[in-house]
Parts: sequence; C-alpha cells; structure tokens
Amino acid sequence: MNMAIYSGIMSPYSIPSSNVDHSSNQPAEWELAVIDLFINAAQSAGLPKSLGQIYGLLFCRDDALAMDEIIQLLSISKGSASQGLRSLRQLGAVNSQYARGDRKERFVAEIRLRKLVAGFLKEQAEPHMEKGITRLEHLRELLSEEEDGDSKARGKRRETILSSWHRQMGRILPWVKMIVGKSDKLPK
Amino acid sequence: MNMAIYSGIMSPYSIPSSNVDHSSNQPAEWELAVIDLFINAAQSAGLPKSLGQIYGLLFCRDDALAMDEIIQLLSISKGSASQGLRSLRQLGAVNSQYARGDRKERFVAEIRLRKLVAGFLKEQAEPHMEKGITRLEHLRELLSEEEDGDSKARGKRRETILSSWHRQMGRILPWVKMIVGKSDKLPK
DNA sequence: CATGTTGTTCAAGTTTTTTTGAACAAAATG
DNA sequence: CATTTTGTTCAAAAAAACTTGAACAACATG
Repeated sequence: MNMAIYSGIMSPYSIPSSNVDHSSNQPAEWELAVIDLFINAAQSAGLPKSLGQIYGLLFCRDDALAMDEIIQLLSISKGSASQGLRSLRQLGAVNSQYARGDRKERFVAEIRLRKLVAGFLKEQAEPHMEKGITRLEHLRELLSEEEDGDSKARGKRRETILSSWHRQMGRILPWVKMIVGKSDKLPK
Repeated sequence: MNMAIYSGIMSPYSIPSSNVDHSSNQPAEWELAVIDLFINAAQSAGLPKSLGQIYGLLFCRDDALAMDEIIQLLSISKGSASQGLRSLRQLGAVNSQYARGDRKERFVAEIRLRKLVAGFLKEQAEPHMEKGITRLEHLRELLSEEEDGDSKARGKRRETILSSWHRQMGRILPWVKMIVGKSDKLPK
C-alpha cells in the first residue's frame, strides 16, 4: 500500500499540504448524490446495491481507482469490492488498467451507454431467452405425452402463444441496442 | 373456507354434481411447467415469485378463477393471493370479472403481449424515469452550490452525461411498445 | 341487524440475497 | 525463498424480500 505516505514518523492523519492525495479524497457531496443515483438504478435493474455504489464512484472520477481506494472511499468490505468489481467487469461496465511499475489493478467506469446496455442485455436478457427456448421444448414434450383431450388442446394453444411471445421478445433486443447505439457521442 | 363444497349439510352453495368442477382441478403437468416458466420470468423481471405463479395459473386456464380457487390450486396463503392479484391488476396483467349473481371476483390473465409490456413499462420503467428527473435536478442544485474548481467542473461533465443517458433511455420506451405492438395477433 | 362470505392489511415468521472478514492463493520484491 | 502486497473465496452474519395467517373491514343475505 502507500506505505510511504502513511507510515513512519509522520502522524497518520497528516496530509502533505503540497501534494493533494486525490485517491483518498472523500467523495464530494455531488459525488455522493451520483453514487446514490446509481445505487437506485442498480436495484431497479435487479443488481446488488454494491455494484451501483462502486460503479457510481468510478463514474465520478477521472482517474482510475485501485481496489483499496474503493474500499476506503465507500467503506465497504474487501469481499464486496472484489466481487462487485468482478460483476462489473463481466457486465462490461468497468475496465481495468495496469499502470506500469504498479502492482495494483486500477479501475475505470465504462461511460458509453451503448456498451453498458449491450453488456446488460448480453449478461441478463440473453441468458433468459436461452433458458426460454429450453423451457418451451420441455413444454412441448410434456404436451406430446399428454393424452388427447381438452387439456391437451388447451396446452397446445398456450404453447403457441408462448412461442410467439418468445419470438417477439427476441426481436426487441437488437432494436434496443441499435437505438441506444445511435448518437452515442453526446449531442452537444 | 369452502364449507359449502366439502360439508354435506349446507345445500345452498353446493354445486350440482353434473357440473364438472373445473376450477379445483389440480394443475396438469404441462400447466405446472407453464407456471414454473412464469415463476422464472417474474423473478428475472424483478417481480416476486408469487406473481409469476398466479399469472401462470391464470394464463393456462380458459375460465376465470376466483381467489379461493387460486389459493387452493397453488397452495399459497390468502395474503399472498390478495397482494399478488392486486399487483397483477396494477400491472395490467390480470383483469377481473364479476359474474352476475356471484359475489366472488374472478380473474383472467391478460394475454396480449402488447398490454403486458405496456403495463410493465408503465409501472416499472416510467416511475424510474420520473425519479431520474428529480435526481438530476438535485444533482444540479448541489453542483451550483459547489465552489468553483476541478471538482465542480468534473461534476458538470458528469451531469451532462447523465442527462444524455436519461434522454436516450426515454427514447427507447416508445419504441419497445411499438415493436411489441406490431403483430400482436399471432402471426401464422 | 345478526350472520356468513369475500377480500384486505400488517406484524411476525421464513426464505433468499447480500455483505463481511478471515483464511487462502498468487505474484512481485529483495 | 521468506516476506510483503494484492486479490479471491467462502462460511457465517446481516439485511432485504417474501409469505403467512389472524384480525379486521366491507358487504350481501336472510
């Protein structure tokens, strides 16, 4: 860690006045508001709070942050930070860098909405569509085993509806990506 | 509970034997599979399991079901049924009917995907977009109070990005409705 | 208006999800 | 290769979400 800064003779809390320590600046009020905004966004997207928190912090900063800085700034545990960052990376919401001569991995937020949406769809929506196919097949199997009668006929009608829904939902995803993709560069 | 059905003495509410009691038919195997499918769909949309369960059951049936039938068929509590049905109605996923001369409210599933998606967006997505506006305003306020400097400038850049995202997300919703709206009648 | 039926509410119980932190692994350093 | 730094894992604790059921409200019926 930053032994040079915190250990030794210097009192633990003294900050070299000439050298502002960007990384452990406590979040400004507006940053806390942004973090809060992302906490809410995450939760409404069915993602854990800590994901929103971490992403929000990184979103606010210009410089990449290391894990220990994130832990300190957000007062979260090592475990949450590690797992949270892994999920965010998987979602494509965070990218990591290695500064040369530095052992720490540092993280920056992906701020292109297109990428964020694409990652979310790929990780969240697509798996469900996949699972949907399997389930529909299972349903067809069960129906084929059913003895002829009202129930079976009714089941077949339902299977038709579900297939149609599945098809239509599948159509939406590419469109969403496309619409968000447009004007990714901030318009003015 | 269904005293009328199960106890012999009270005749007024007994059901004529010639009339098959559709409503308390235990779900067929394929129906259980459909219910399970909706349980999963609900959970992946961030809705409670019981919503999926109830909707799934109604989706399978041609005839409207009363609350006590739902409770019996799914083995859930009165409370869950009542609250679940309320949420489903609010989402526009279920409609209720009153048969003449019957005190019970009976429920049927809305199966037009267009309506389902519209209801979901209206109840889930739109509120978040609204809240987003408020939060962005709050952020602007905080920033206007901030003293000039790097932090404020950075905050303003972030505010610009968030506004742009908000605008773009707002654009998606109508499109989704439109795309799903098309070919609502099952193609083929 | 007493009674039985239907539906709602909400505190308490249950289940599920998320977070924590200590133990462990990996990798750089001297 | 012993030590220090960095990062992961996972069992247990904490928190959040969901379900239950008993008490209550509303209302029709006789």
